[in-house]
Parts: sequence; structure tokens; C-alpha cells
Amino acid sequence: MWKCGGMPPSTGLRARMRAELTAEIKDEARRQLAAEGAPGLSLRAVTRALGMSSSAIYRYFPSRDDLLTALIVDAYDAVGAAAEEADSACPEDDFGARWRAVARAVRRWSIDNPHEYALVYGSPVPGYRAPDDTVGPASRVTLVLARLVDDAVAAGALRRDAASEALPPLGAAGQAAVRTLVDVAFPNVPGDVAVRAVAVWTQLFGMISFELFGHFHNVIDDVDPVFDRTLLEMGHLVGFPPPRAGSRPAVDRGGDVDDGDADDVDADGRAAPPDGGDEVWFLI
Amino acid sequence: MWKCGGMPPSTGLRARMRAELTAEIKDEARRQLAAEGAPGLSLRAVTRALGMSSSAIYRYFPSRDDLLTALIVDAYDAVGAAAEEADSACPEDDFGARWRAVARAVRRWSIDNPHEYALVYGSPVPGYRAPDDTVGPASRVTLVLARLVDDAVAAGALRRDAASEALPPLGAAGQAAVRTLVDVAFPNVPGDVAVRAVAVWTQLFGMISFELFGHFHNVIDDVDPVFDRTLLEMGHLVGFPPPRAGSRPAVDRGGDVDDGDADDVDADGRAAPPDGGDEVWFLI
DNA sequence: CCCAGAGCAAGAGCACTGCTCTCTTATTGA
DNA sequence: TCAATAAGAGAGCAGTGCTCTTGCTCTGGG
Repeated sequence: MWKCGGMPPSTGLRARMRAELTAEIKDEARRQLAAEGAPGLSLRAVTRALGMSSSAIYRYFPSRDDLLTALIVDAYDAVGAAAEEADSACPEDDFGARWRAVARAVRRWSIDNPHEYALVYGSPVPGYRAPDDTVGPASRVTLVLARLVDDAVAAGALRRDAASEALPPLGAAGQAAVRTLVDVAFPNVPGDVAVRAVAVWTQLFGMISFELFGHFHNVIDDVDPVFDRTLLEMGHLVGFPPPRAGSRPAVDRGGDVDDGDADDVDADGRAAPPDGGDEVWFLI
Repeated sequence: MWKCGGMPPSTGLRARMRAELTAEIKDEARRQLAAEGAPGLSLRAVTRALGMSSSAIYRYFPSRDDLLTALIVDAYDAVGAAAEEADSACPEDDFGARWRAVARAVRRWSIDNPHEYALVYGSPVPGYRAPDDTVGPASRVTLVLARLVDDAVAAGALRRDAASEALPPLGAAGQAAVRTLVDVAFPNVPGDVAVRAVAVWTQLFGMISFELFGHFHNVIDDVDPVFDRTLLEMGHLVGFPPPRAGSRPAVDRGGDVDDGDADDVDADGRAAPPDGGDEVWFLI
């Protein structure tokens, strides 16, 4: 009797079947999510695609929101993993390059998985409580930047003056407002640097959201150079040193040297729904 | 016979009734939108609240998406109006103050109308074409900042060095990428300033989205000082002069001098759904 | 081994949605 | 006055999330 909230031992045949079907449901749901977006995800359609009855899915996910929660957790984990991988592939002491690599990895994952991005960084739906399972994976990607900035401060690699030599010092209210953030994320950085890190972080996601959600339509033709230039500017704002001359070009084309077969993204770099052609998303 | 695409003359009783009912439908829909969010908006519920039959609403809005489009247009107009009003209330030559006032107005409107904000700046829903009616009102708020920056450049009030004296100059690709933006929005500004303006603009909405969508939960306790400090930093990035010492305090509390009864927003400054207590939105 | 209880699948059903018909009534312009 | 047209109401269709009941199968302990 494992009655106090544990999983049954994974040895049984039934348990293995259950885990397998759970994974299949999530896979099919992710497929529908990528194809039609979160509002188009239908439990009945998932069961239909899996050849089971419509009521059987409730043995695995007690409600539609629980399925979405599982997908949200997976999406957070995926961005977090992408960011961590990009970070660890950089020379540890080149903090500016690490920042740019992390930002590019986040954007790349977002462009490759627009519906999952919208799921986690788009509009929430009211009336439900975000379960605690999401906060761990959600902070994973944030901690990458936080550790980055913290390391840079510890290494003395951040310009102390940054952008604010002409600005008044951060007041007591500002210091108090970021106290929690500083405590849990980067204990070594002063308050004004923390505020700048937040600004840079939100700028990154604001720009990705604008790009994915169509707000750059007929405004910016090619986002790539604007994005990379912004990375430079924002990195300069936090105090990262500018890239050494002769380093790798700034343009963001996927992985490393020669990925000519990266045709899962449009030739013009904009994101498009995986199904349609030039159709534009409709704001909900 | 006004058969070539016009409205009937508004003189008839029937036309007035139609306009009135259309407005009533939109009002009730907006009410439901504010109460339950976009996914909870139901045409049948609107007709029920208005005491008409469920099929009658299709005489006024041929589909649910058309109703949402109308609400989107209104929301864009509302932010645009708020931004314009805040801008025109500032001394015309204090470009930094104008920028901060516009940004605060946008944030205020967003906090006061979180669901409408999510409607226009949150996740789009795929499969539909965004009608052209939305692009005009959508660009209204953007043009406020654009005109602001353009005026500042024309007046020579922008620091030319801004943040990029240590950065390489904007390349040809970057110049080309913002050509459309510069042409339609601010013809007087150089390309790198345009990129910085885009960065600042997206940062603003990224931060508002993070605040409204719950990504600052347990991270930043009081957003107000962080937001205002970021306004300073980002204004410095574009090249606005810092605020003159002794000007109005940076904290954002609604209107002007003494509005102690501003209880439509939480005491702690965070946004909450208008209906519930401390419940957190659930990501869709 | 054997069997009670647990897990699981299926089907019917409820309340709800967006949307489309048809039918009737009221208003309009000529 | 009269034909045309707009507006309203109701039934109905296909779809949704979710629950309940009914059987069946696997599991672990006596």
C-alpha cells in the first residue's frame, strides 16, 4: 500500500502501460498544440487520434487544465535546457558572449515552438490557480541569466558605471523592491544592476513576443539584425564588455558552422504557424 | 440606394436602434471580457444578458471573431488615447519626461484593463487573419513614441553617443532592416537610434507583460520602483536627458497630487483579476 | 491458488459552445 | 399601398469538457 501520495512502483506491467499512455497523450497533445495552438487543443481529439474513448483520458489527466499544465512544465523545461546548453557552450569568462548566446537560444527555441512559447509567455487565462509544479521549471531559464550576471559581478567583469553614471542612485524603495530577487537569484550584485538585469530580461521576452505575435508586421522586415543589435545594446546596458573584434558574426542562424538544412524556419526568419502559409495570427 | 458599400443614413429609427444595440452588445461583451477574459467570452451569454435570442446577435456580428475584433480595435484605441493624452500633458521640449509619462500611461491602462491588454498584446490564436481594421488603431500608440523620438532628434535633444560609443556602428543589414520603420515612423532618426527605440518600446511591453502575466510573482515584490527606475535607464539608453533634479517624484500613483481613493488597483500594486481575490491566472 | 478490490476502458448523457437554417414579424423606401 | 428588406425567435447541428454507470482486467495479500 503506497497510499501516502506516491507513485506505484514502476515494476508492474500496468504501471508501465500507464506511463507509456501518459507519454503518448502528452505527445499527441503537443502535436495538436503545435498544429492549432492552445485554444484548439481538444481532449476528445486527442483520444480520437489515439483510438481510445473520450472518457478514458480522464484516468490520466483529470482535466484539460492538468494536461495544459503538463505541457507548460515541459515547455519551461525545454527553454531552460536550451538556455543552459547555449550558456555552457561559451567560454566561461566571456560574459557578453554568454548573454548573447543565451538570448539567441531563447529566441530560437521560441521561433521553433511558437505555440509553446505563447503557452508559457502569452496571455494567461483567468480563474485557475497556477500549480506550484510550474514555478520550478519556470525559474530555470531565469536562473541562467541570473547566474550569468552574478558570475560577472563576482569576476569584476561588469563595468561599474554601466549606464547610470548620469542617473540618480537607486533609492531605498528600489533596493527593497528587488531584495527578494537579489536574495534568491544573484546575491552578489548591487540593486541597480539587478534592476538593469530585469530590464534586459524583460526586453528579451518583449521583443520575442512582438516578433512572434505579429507586432513587427510591416514594421521591421528582417528581425535578425535588429535582434542582434539590441543584444549588443542591452548587454552594454548591464555592463557586459562589447564583443572582441573579429569574433563570430552577430547574425543568428541556428547552430554553429554550417547548417544548410535548417528549413524548419522560414527563409525570412519570421515565425509562421506550422500549418498555414502566409496567414497571420488573430489576436485572442 | 446606397448600395456601394455605405452605411444606411443614420436618420431612420431602425438604423438608430441598430447602432444602439451594437453598442450594447459591445459593452456587455467588454464586461464579460473584463470579468472572465477572452476565452470566457460567450456570444450566448451576451445575448442572454441582453434578453435577446442567441441567434439574433449574428445580425450584428457575423462571428465571435468579429466581436473580438471590435473589442481589439477599441482596446488599441484606448491605449493610444491614454498615451497621447499623457504625452500632450508634458512640456513639449522635455522629451525624457514625455517618454516616462507615456510609458507610465501605457502601464496604467494595462493594469486597469488587464484582459484587454492580454487581448491585444498577449497570445494570438492561430488560424485567423487579423483584419486590416486593427492596424490603424494598433499603430496609434506606437506612433506616440515614434513622434517623440523623432521630435527629440529634430530638436537635437538626444545625446548622439547614447550607449553605443563602445559598440561597432550599425551595419548595412541593420540599416536595411529598419528602413521601413524609419520611413513610416520617424524619418529624421538614424538607424541605430531607431533600433534603440524599438528596444525601449519592446522592453516596456515586455515588462508590463511580465507583471500582468504573473512572471514577477515571488520575484519582485513591488513593481512600481523597478518600473520607474527602468524607465530612467531605458530613457538614458535612447539618449534622453535625465530628469532635472527636483522634478516630480518617480513613483507612479495614478494622477497628480493626492488620489488616496485609487482603490481600483491593489494596495501592493500588482494586478489582480477584477473578480477574484489572490487567485493567480493560469497560463493558457 | 483465488478472490476482493483496485485500475481501466467504454458508452451514455448533461450542459454548454459557435453557428446555420427556417419562419414570422416589423420597418422601410418608392 | 406594397413589395423589399431587415430583424427577431426558435429549432437544430456538430462540437466541447466532464460525470456517471457498467462491465472487464490486472494486482497483491490471505
